[in-house]
Amino acid sequence: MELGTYLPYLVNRLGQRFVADITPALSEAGIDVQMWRVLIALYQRGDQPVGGLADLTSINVSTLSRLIGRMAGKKLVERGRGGDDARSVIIRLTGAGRAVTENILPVAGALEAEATAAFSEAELATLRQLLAKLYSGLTGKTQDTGSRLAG
Amino acid sequence: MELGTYLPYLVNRLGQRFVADITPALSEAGIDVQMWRVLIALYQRGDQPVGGLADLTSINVSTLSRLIGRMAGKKLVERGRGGDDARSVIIRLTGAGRAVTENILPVAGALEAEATAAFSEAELATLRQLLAKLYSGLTGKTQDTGSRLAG
DNA sequence: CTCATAAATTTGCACTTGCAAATAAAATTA
DNA sequence: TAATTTTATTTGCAAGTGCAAATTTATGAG
Repeated sequence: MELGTYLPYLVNRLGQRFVADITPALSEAGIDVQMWRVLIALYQRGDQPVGGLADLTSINVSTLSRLIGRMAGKKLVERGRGGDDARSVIIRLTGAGRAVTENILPVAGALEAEATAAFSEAELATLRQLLAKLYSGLTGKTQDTGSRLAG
Repeated sequence: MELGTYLPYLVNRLGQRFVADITPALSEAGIDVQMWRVLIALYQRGDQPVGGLADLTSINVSTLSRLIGRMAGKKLVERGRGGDDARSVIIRLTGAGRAVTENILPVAGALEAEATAAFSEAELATLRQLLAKLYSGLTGKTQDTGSRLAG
C-alpha cells in the first residue's frame, strides 16, 4: 500500500485542506468550522434538538452542548424547550445566525468553484458520483446518505 | 448550494467514516488515529524530521511534537539528531512501531478494499487522480476572502 | 571569533474535546 | 399518583490542540 494512493489518506488530507481554506472567512465572521457546521445544518434542515444536530453534524453531543452554549453567547442560536418532546432542547437560528450563514455560503461556494476550476463538468460529476459510491460502500448497513453532515 | 453535491461535505463525511471504521483496530493496538497517521507516514516514507512529518500527516507541528512524545513513551518511535540539518529532529520507527504498523496495515487495506469492492480498476484510478487534482487545486492558493464579511 | 539573524522544534497557556457520571423530563408500571 | 425506568441534555474531568513565545542549532556579517 502506497500513501499517495491510499484513499483514507487522500480523502482526509483533502478534507483538512477544505477546512483550512474556509477558516479565514469563518474567522472574519467570528466563528470556527464546528460552528459553521451547526449553522449549515440548522439553515438547511430547520430547528433541531441537540441530538438531531449531533446526527446531522457528526459532532459528539457533549461537545455540541457546549458548542451551542458558545454560539448562544454569540447570539447565533437560541435554546428553547417545549417541542413534541419536552425533554429535547430545540436549537434554532437567530436572525444574526441566519445572516452570518448567508454571508458565508457564497464564500463556501466560491471556494469549491475555485478548487474545481480546472475540472470539466464531466469530471466534477464523476468525482461526486464516485465519492458518493465510496461512502455507500463504507456505509453498507444504514444508508441514510443525505442526512449526515459530517466533516 | 446543494449539500449532497457540495464537495467539502462529501469529502469530510467520507473521511470521518474512514476514521470511525479503522478506530476499533487501532484501539486494539493501543493507538489513536493521529498516531496511526504518523506510523504510516514513517513506514512508507522512511525517517522524517518533525516538519516533514507535519507535511505528510497534516498535523500541526506543535501538536505533532507532543504526539511524538507520547509515541516515544509507547516505544513506537525514537527521536534522534544528526541528519543533514542538525536543527532537525529525526523521527524513526522502532521495531515495535514497525510491528504495530504491519499488524494494522492489512486491516486498513481490507477496509479500503471493502469500500471499493464495487469499483472497477479504472474507476479507482480515476477517483485517486481526481482527488489528487482537487487537492492541487487547493494547495498553495492564498485565497483573498476580502472584507465582505468584516464586522 | 562574536553577534545577529534564521530555521526547527518544543513549551506555556487557554481553550476544546470526548467519556462517563449527573441531571432533567417523559413514559411505564403498579 | 408515586416509584421506576428510559431518553435527552449537561457537566466534571482528564487529555489533546493550536497559537505564540521560548529554546536549540545553524548560518552569515563584520
